[in-house]
Amino acid sequence: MASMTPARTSPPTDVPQLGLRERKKIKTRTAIRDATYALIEEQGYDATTIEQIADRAEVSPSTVFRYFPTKEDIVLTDEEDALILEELKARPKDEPWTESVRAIMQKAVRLGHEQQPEITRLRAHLMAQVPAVRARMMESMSVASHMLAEGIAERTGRDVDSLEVRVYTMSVVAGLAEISQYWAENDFQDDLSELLDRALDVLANGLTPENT
Amino acid sequence: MASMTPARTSPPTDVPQLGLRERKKIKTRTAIRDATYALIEEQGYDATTIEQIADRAEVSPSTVFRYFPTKEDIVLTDEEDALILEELKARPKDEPWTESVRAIMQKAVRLGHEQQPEITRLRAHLMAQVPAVRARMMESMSVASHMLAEGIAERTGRDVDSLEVRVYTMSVVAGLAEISQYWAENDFQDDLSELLDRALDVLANGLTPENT
DNA sequence: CCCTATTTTGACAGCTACTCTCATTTCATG
DNA sequence: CATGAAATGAGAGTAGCTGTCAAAATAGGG
Repeated sequence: MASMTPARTSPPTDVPQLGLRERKKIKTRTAIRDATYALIEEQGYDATTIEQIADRAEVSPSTVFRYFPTKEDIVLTDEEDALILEELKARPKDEPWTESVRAIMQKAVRLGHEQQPEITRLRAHLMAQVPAVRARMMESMSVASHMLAEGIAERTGRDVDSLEVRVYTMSVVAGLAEISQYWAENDFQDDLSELLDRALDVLANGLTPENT
Repeated sequence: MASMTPARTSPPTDVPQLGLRERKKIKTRTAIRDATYALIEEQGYDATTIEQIADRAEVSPSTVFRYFPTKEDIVLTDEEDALILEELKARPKDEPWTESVRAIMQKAVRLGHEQQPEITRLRAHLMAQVPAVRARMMESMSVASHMLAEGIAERTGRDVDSLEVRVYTMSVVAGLAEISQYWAENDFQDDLSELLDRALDVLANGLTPENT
């Protein structure tokens, strides 16, 4: 039964000594996501209703909403966000934190590209095309921004809630969001990690004559 | 009849030789907005339904949607955006464009503060409190970002669609959005134009040891 | 002033995301 | 296996939003 599961959403989540209940929950969660991705690729985002998703995932619509607060959230997992902060904290303290950010983001990009390239592209595509998804992504970016602010505040000895830190982190995160959109608009032809480097250069140095 | 109009939303819109039709449209538009602001102050955003708005504005719900595509749009007029680009283009060409941006944004802040301080605050408040409004605001910011990009591209001789310009403008716009949120979260105690200056400094110079 | 063409409006039906409640089923544990 | 807890499904309800169509208001000309 498990062997016929098509196209896993997530890399083989560690399945150690979890109770049957937990394992089922994970299964349901990925079933809903997989159904959603498949339907969206077939029909597009707007044409895909929660009812269809529920049908294909073989659960009730109620259950879909129990697992994901909104339709947009189904395609925007965000389980990485928390990890990113951890990685930031795990970086050597003497490293310039701009470089820490660069390393972490590069790693995130690499992982996305290696482990689930189609989904990474689909997400970028949805983000560029569907306003609601883009909006939801921005929201989660805002959350990410606050976590990034923690890390930066810690490194720079500032208050997390200072205007300066908040403005700076928000601008960084928003700038990075723009990469994804750019990437999708240009049909994924560019190398995402190169775009990331260029974006980070702009964020660090502004629009200098040097960068193209 | 015009003299009993309560609390105009917008500064006395020029009422020259517009036909009766046009004048009524403007009236309806402001009636809807005024009703919305009033109801939101009484009950909060979520508790305010389109039906209530329609009732108070003495129009049908259909009409409300004919004037504003979404509920969020009723509180986010955005008529200023187009003006901003014009002002940018009207600036002396030899002025450093970062200063142009600063001057324009300062002017926008000043106008908002002088002409409709309550509404400016209400908007900032809603932006901070209501995710849907914040999201919609971000969307319109994204549009603003593209217009800003035009201006900057023109000044710097770059392509409007270059990654660098897009990342930069988006980060600026998002950074500026953050000051509104900061302002609202701190109960509007700060001077908005001072916050703006600080934010623009951060955006220009990054998190240097100089700025507090 | 009236007649006609056009625009604006209201009433209504319909769809879908999302919430809440409650009974039923499924798993955990002793 | 029995008991308690958690997950699910079914159903009703709300609200934002879309689309259609007929009625009302306005513009413009005779």
